[in-house]
Amino acid sequence: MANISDEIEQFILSIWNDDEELKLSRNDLAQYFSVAPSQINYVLATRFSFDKGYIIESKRGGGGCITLVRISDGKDEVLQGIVQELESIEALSFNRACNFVQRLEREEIIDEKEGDIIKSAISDKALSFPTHSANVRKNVFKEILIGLMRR
Amino acid sequence: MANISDEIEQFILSIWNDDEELKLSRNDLAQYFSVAPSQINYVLATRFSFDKGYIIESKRGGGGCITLVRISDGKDEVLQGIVQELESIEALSFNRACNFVQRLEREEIIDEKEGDIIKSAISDKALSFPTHSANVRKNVFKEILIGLMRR
DNA sequence: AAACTAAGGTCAAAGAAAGTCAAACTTTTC
DNA sequence: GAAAAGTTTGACTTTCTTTGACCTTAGTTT
Repeated sequence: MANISDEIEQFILSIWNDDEELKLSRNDLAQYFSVAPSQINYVLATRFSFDKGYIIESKRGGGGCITLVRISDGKDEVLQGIVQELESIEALSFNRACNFVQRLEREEIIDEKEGDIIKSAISDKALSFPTHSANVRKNVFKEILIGLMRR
Repeated sequence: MANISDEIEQFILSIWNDDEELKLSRNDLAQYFSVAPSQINYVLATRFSFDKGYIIESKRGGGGCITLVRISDGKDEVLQGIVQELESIEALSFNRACNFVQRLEREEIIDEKEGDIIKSAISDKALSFPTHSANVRKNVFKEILIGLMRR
């Protein structure tokens, strides 16, 4: 283990108790190990990636920090299975997506309302704007609201 | 929560009962937290914005003060109001969208989980694929699933 | 009415985080 | 020993917060 990235990884794991989350200060960590701050990003990207079972969140500015979240496996086999399936394909039709949603509902991972929200978000109507993504987002969000009105 | 703005926000919420209104003295608040008075404006602008469902009124001069008002419309009005707002703009930033989501949560039109689904659906990560929309959809859906894993 | 005082408002600059990306370096693999 | 893969660094960017100088408005005193 001659490289610092491995050491930083081990350090992070060693200070992480059984909590689901761990909060880190990128700058402090970098200083502690005398490395460039961006090296912390490298460690997180390579050692705490989604594929390895982690989610990384962060906030910039004063009081900002990085939050690592452990994905508890076992409970989420269905979700992870579908994500894996998605990772192996290029594109996803609305219909197939609805099948997944139905499955999630059947497994009681989401309820009907949540399923509706998701279907709104990925409907052709919501996504059929191949322009700039902020425009797309606007439409996605609008469709979600219209969907909510229908209940 | 190492930043003072968050603390001030929490403080305001903690002293605010179920009343519709809350009266504040900008100077007293600033003094209490030992910050510049203008920081109070910053907190109000970022945490108690109209998008989030608040109205800020104020009066200057002797005996002047700031009044915060919680907007409490019915479900249909809130949704329609936001849709109308969306119709009047070209694009929507993720941040502003989150303000709307927060409002929906506060008015109990959606719960936290549903809010998370929506935020996943419209996150930059989910939408930052300016290629074909079926690809975009795949990403949107994947992000929603990842979001669901966090609960 | 004019001057004074006591609020609150605005805006831009400085500060405090974290993010990105590519170049340089090191280690592994074939 | 050359190519590929992995690591380290630094310059530049973005986002969010904090501060301070200056402005406006509304009462109060003279």
